[in-house]
Amino acid sequence: MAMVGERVRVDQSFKSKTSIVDIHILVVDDDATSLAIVSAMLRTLKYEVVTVRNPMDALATLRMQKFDLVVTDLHMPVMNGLELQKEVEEEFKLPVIMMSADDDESVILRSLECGVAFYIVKPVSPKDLKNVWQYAVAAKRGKFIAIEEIKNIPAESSVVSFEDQKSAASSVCQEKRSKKDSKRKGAPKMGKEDENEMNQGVPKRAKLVWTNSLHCRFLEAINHIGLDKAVPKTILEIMNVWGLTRGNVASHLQVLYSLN
DNA sequence: CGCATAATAT
DNA sequence: GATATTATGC
Repeated sequence: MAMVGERVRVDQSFKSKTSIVDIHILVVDDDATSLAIVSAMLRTLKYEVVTVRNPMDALATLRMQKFDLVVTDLHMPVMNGLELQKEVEEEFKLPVIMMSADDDESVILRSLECGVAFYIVKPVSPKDLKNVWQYAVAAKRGKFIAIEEIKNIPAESSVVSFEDQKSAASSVCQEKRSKKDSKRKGAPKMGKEDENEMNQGVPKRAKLVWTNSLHCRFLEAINHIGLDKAVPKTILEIMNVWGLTRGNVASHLQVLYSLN
């Protein structure tokens, strides 16, 4: 017996001090323990959290109250997380983050391809959840563009931008931006900025940032060509991202291997 | 020489 | 800690 949408803890009095921006998250998990743990973590991270124990209640709750993000378990009776995701996308256009103890890469890949924003392997750690707000704001403004900081670039070049996941392979000239995107990532804590360096001669190339969508594309490329033939050059070709270099891919591939 | 991978460096 | 750069070997 699950109540639909248990109390909403609103603490409007003081927010935005420590909180990112009052992001409302719906957590759905049939396992009460897991539900409690995850929701507690999220609340600690200053998110506004509502919990439900099955996908149907989730949909009902979503209809009653506005949310920014759904975090759901994958394995659930009657309707699993992926089916829920489908519904959520259709009806609410909200990003869905999947949680599961299943760390099988093919399962992860499949989820990602189904439109899941992010996949977290249980047990969930606070670190996994810390930055989930990004998905919410990304969805709010349509597409998310991840960029790099430029230190000192005279002409064009060197900025690697990336469109969102499911956009196709065509390379550069896709214009679709509309709002003014701030260059800096709106990270919770940012310290001082602006540092001048004596810099003459050749501008340094900006460091590539492996955004989630870029990483997903990376994974999909590997999946597409098979792990055995997944070498930097091939991956690079399949990914087909402007400005991305073989060295970038090699470096990233190395970290991927290191955490196995 | 081009490339992949391992080992460092930033 | 993430990404770049260099070193080594094929």
